[in-house]
Amino acid sequence: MANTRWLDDGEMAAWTSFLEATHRVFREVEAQLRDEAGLSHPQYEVLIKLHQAGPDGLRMTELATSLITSKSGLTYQVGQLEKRGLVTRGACPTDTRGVTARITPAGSDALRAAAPGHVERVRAVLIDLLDREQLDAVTDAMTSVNSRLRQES
Amino acid sequence: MANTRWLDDGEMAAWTSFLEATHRVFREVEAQLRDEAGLSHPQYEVLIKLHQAGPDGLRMTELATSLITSKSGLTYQVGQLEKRGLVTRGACPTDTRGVTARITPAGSDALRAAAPGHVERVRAVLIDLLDREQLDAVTDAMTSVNSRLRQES
DNA sequence: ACGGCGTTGTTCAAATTCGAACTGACCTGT
DNA sequence: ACAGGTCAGTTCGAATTTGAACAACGCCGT
Repeated sequence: MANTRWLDDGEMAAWTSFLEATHRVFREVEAQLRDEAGLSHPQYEVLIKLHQAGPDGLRMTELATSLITSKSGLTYQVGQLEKRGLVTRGACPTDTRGVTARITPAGSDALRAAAPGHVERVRAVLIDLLDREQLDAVTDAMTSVNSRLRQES
Repeated sequence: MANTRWLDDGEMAAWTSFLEATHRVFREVEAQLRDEAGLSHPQYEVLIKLHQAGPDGLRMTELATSLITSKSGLTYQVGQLEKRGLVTRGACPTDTRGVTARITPAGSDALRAAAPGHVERVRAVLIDLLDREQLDAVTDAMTSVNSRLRQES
């Protein structure tokens, strides 16, 4: 009912360039991880988060929230990683319902093995294509977006 | 073999904020399209491209290239849209192998119906969260990335 | 005209994704 | 103690995605 505020040229340029860039960047990064490390990007992200979390691990919901993914998707991916011995699931000490995921030594090894190629590709498709000023501007804008969107959910 | 050039704090901040923002933004946009327009984001993108292409339509490969998606994925999505009468497939006049996809009047209607809600959400999760300066900076950075990555493929 | 080679689009199986429904367990107020 | 509501995680079916394999066609030089 309310008149739509259409995007002007500058806004449209921002949206379309953002769309194209994200598609290209993710396509490249995912291809690298699959081909060279045998991990999907979601799996890599899970391992990174659990690595950062340390020996106490993380609750499934905490993981899902910080990865901005669905609960069911996380269950599946953690299941895959558990099959391969890169992650373990354990009961949560403070909540019977809870499940705590932890990275295993094998998981840490997999991460160490995957990281150099991953970082290299991330540089090749994003970081090294921008100068420091552009990089800071991206961080500034994306941080603004994230802080607003975090509140809404 | 070569020493990995790890990301410094600023570079890491750029990458992680970019990652988080893209996940959040796409999650929101896809949810809006599915819930309010019954379209997936890939489908919406197909319709937009075909709408922009006009009555001559586009070859499948051109579509796949401009949408940065796989050929097989595009075949599937165009098939879905064709089932629903939003798109037609026709022989390409200059190449027997070719298939030209065109948007139908019903497809244009679907697009018109979906657009306002989509634009509104795009504003809510990205455009309106940034001031003009940030917007221009994003466009600048993403355009740099795209022009580089376009050449590589 | 005719191979050889790249291109076009589809098909296939396998893996992944999602939301909705579900089971159990927590928690608040009474 | 207990009922109602919320939350944690999994399961389910349906839809989607991917690369590899494939068939058919165009293009080029000889």
